[in-house]
Amino acid sequence: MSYAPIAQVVTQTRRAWTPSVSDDAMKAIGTVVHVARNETIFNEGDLADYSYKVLSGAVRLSKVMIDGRRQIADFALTGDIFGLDWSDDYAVTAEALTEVTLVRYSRSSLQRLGDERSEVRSKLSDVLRRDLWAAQNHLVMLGCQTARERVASFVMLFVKRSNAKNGQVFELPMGRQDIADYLGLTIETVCRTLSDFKQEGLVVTPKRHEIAVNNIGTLAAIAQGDSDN
Amino acid sequence: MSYAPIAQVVTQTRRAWTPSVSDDAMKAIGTVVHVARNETIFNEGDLADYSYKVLSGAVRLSKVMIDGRRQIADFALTGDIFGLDWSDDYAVTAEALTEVTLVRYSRSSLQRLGDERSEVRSKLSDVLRRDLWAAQNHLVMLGCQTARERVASFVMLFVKRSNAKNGQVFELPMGRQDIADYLGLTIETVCRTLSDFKQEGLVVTPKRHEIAVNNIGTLAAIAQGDSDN
DNA sequence: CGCCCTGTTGACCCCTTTCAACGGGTGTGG
DNA sequence: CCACACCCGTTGAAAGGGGTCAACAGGGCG
Repeated sequence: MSYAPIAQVVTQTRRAWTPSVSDDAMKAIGTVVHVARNETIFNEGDLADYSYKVLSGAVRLSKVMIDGRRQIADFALTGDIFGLDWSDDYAVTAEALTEVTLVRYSRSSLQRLGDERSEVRSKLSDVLRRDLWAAQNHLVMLGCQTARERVASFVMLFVKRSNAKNGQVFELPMGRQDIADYLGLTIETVCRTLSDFKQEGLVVTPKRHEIAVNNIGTLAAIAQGDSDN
Repeated sequence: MSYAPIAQVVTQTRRAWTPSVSDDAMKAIGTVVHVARNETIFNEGDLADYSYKVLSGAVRLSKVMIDGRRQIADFALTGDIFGLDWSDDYAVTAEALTEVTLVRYSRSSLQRLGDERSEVRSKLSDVLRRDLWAAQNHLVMLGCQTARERVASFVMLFVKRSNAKNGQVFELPMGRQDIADYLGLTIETVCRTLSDFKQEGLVVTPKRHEIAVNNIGTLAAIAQGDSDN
């Protein structure tokens, strides 16, 4: 049931995304791996031996119920660290949305490094706190917001991550089904809502996996439930 | 907009819930405070100066949208630590569900203690990881489950926390509105679903804030979406 | 003792899901 | 390089689960 990640190990040649003191220390214990699109990096319930950092590409973190219903907990993009939420086993499944390049850290050496260096330690606990913060905001989306508000919030999340401006095209690396599973909606509702936004002139979708927002302020207002929109 | 917690400071007299090495160390830097029912301990957005541990009573951790819609992220019960999810500001609001006794730790001394003692450090990061784990399971409830499954899951959460057996009465310290806001449902739906469970002989509610489950296995099956139930 | 808050139940409605069909882009194999 | 199949995205119509609005009951607190 739990597949070994199909990963190609190479020597590390690329610089980490945000250079900092702890990055140099962590670089020494990391191994660069490539994972092909749609391959599994680890499964929920697997022994959590490694944590990862994304150098390029995008990763989907999800949980699946026994009957197949799926909830996507997060998307890890360039620079993001994932797989820190161990407690022996991984709590989520990690799959490559695109072809992806990762740095892999063994749990034991990461812990050892954390014991030695306080800046690594605080960096790792920052990651955990940020993940918890994101999960709590995600809870608000699922528990309180309408479909229209959720889709607007989702697009806004990636506007911020991409630092995109009005009219600027940016990438949404996941498919519609992934968006639906992140938002607790069906793929049809996501499609319809995006079509509504297009018709209202709020967004354009030049190609699959691409989007631009024409009026970020309006979209943000919709996300917050401003009934004028 | 942000109220100072109305708390009565007393000298610490009670032992921490689960005695361990790190507890002794933490005891030295903690102050016991009492908070009355319905009082705010801290507000989302307040400067995060303190973390807390529950000695007795129950605390509600929630986020509120500008228009008043509320999502409860978690309930902190006896022995639970909360307010660790700082990043300058608190990410959630903490309110006393019942009269509550807390140990309060200042953020700075907690960090200092963490730097000195690895067992404190690992305990605090365990708390963060457990909170993240709980939030991810919560996401599945909100994103994937039906009302019936959510209410069953909710009761099961407290069956496990109380370690209750079939037929054994245990406490649900929160009101119906709190359950609804935790589950992303309305109070009416929670009531109706609980009434269904009562009618099916699955649960009994002797008094307000009390419940007993007659068939924990069946309730767990309902929670997981077993369509036979 | 009485008011008020919390919980409960009923009726109706609406938003989202479900089921279905179709088009177009994409990736693959010849 | 091209052809074809398949997957993904999109749109329509109908159904249903949970929300909304309303009324009422009971218990707790002042």
